[in-house]
Amino acid sequence: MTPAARSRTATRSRLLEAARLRFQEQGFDGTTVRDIATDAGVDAALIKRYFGSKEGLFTEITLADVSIGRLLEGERSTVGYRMAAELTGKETSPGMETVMRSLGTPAVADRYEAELHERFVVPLAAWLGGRDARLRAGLMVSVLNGIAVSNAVLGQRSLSDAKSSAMTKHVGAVLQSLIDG
Amino acid sequence: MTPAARSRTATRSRLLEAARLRFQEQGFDGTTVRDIATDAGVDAALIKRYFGSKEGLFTEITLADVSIGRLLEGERSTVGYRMAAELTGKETSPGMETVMRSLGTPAVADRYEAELHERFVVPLAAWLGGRDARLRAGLMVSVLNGIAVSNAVLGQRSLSDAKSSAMTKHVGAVLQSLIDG
DNA sequence: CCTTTAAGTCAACATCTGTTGACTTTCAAC
DNA sequence: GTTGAAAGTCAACAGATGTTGACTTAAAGG
Repeated sequence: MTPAARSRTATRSRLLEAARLRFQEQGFDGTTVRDIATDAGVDAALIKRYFGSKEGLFTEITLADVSIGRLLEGERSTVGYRMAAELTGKETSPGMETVMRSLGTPAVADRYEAELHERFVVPLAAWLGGRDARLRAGLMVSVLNGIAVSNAVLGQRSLSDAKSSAMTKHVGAVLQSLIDG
Repeated sequence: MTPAARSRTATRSRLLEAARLRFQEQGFDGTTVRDIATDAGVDAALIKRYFGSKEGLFTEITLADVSIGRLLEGERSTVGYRMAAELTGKETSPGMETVMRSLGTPAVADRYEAELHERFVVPLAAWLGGRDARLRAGLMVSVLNGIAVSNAVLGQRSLSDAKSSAMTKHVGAVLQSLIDG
């Protein structure tokens, strides 16, 4: 039957969830494997066994599963607003906030830079076309990163206590103006 | 006369300069006092003597000397562009990039949040007026933070290799659209 | 019930880090 | 020169951290 008490998959999940919360609040360097293990109710040695290392665990959490493709379908004049709705809805992609808290770790920053460039900036610039396409795509990404910084670090003030609808409206307008050039 | 070889002020300056570079590239946690001292050609113990602690040194470097007031003078319809010109000119405020690399350190993030809110968001929102003034001010700050992230972390790609004039034009347009509401 | 295999624990390691206080060198003033 | 204060060095501490391998516990299969 299913081993309830000592389940490999269940323990792995609890470690992942604990790590998600810790990394998101304290970044990679600020989080210790003992913190995570204690939160999950197990020993820190299991992190090495299940994920290879602390860095392996972090990588598994922040692995980008975002694809730009789906967002670019449909009416071009409303893409900016739909991107804004996607981003400001619910939680603002906890993975991005986690990365923002870990930019001091060169390995994290380098990987994020590469993924962002390859999977976001380049295809977006190609889709944009026109003048300064690469620059406009880079600025759109910068806007999203800036909002992630605000959400992750600057806490609940300024942005978080704003109505979601107003947030979507203004962010959408900014993105759309960069799309239209 | 002036003690040339063993000068307190000269050594202090060299420590500050070395720390600036290290903190900007590796963040607060990623930088050790031994790194800084070696770069400056002195012993790490002097950091404690001259700055009290590693954190004291960091604080002295990233102390915000930006004031929003001067930027808001003059023609309202061109404020966004002037802000963009100020930000994209020369280096993009190394202090901001340094902070972006150190957001994982709660003390740094908290201080930055407080300073940004008090010295930037609040006065800017008051100056803006109109609908969603606080939200629009927060978004303007987010845009600036996002660009700092790109410059600090994402390296030379996307933004850095763009012409300064084009950069100013597009960032200015974004900021101005948030000003106009 | 006994055995085997996986899950989990434990203590210790090797390293790194900020800080500290005692010691040494420099150099200007007398 | 001698002296005395300032500038700088040095070794060591005290704590934290990721990792490792040996040991222990649990549970399924026969």
